[in-house]
Amino acid sequence: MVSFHSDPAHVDRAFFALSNATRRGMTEMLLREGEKPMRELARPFGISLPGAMKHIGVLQEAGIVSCRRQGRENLCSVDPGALRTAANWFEFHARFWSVSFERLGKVLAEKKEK
Amino acid sequence: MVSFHSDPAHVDRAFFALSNATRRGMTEMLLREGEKPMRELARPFGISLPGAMKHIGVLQEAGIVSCRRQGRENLCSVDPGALRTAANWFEFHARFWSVSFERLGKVLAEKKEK
DNA sequence: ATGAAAGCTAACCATTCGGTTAACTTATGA
DNA sequence: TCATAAGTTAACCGAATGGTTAGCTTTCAT
Repeated sequence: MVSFHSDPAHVDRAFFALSNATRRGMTEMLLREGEKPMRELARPFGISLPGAMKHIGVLQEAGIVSCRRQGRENLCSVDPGALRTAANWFEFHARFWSVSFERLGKVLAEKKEK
Repeated sequence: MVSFHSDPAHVDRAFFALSNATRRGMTEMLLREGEKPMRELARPFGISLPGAMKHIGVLQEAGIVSCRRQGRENLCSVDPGALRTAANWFEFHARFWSVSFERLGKVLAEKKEK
């Protein structure tokens, strides 16, 4: 949504969530292999279950992951809606940085003239 | 560089640097208005000079900003090379997330068949 | 020559991070 | 039914964050 681009706290959370290799790894795993229970998210990263839960909590607060309880398992997956949002977000910023790059060239050229 | 995409620690640093609204604000300011001395980066955010220096330090370690000393001023700017890298990085990830989104659709469809 | 401006460094502080272990609840399956 | 597996919660720990103030050096301008 539009608020995703403009709400700084949300952007903070999204960037922060992805600033950790374990969390990026979990996200990529869920993307690759679909829904996974907690313990399977913990195992490949060699961390305890509570450790994994904290990471998933951060990804949830960033709106990247959502979970549903099934029996004694808690199945986590990348939220399809949030993923679409993330894709849009990256596209937006790719454009932003490219445009800024062009502009930076001009700013430097102007400086040189002075 | 290729290493930018694959070195997890570098990706960590880049995401982390951008996970703070003040640092994003400083980066955007430097993009908009070009080179600025430290104190002018501190003022609009209502923080002390040492506070601004820490933020700029984080942006430097992420390869986003570089500084040069001129007289008693320390002029900061977005590194043109790093900016190009950042643009590439965002483009790469926009593609990654989009592709992952397609794949997620397929994974869910397969699950439904079973 | 000297006082003020810009920056740097160090020290401090409260809070958050990333991880753990221990103890508890709930669901499963033999 | 009852041991065990999955998850949760709470408490703890060391390190990093994001900010500050105080004091130092360097540079500029009068």
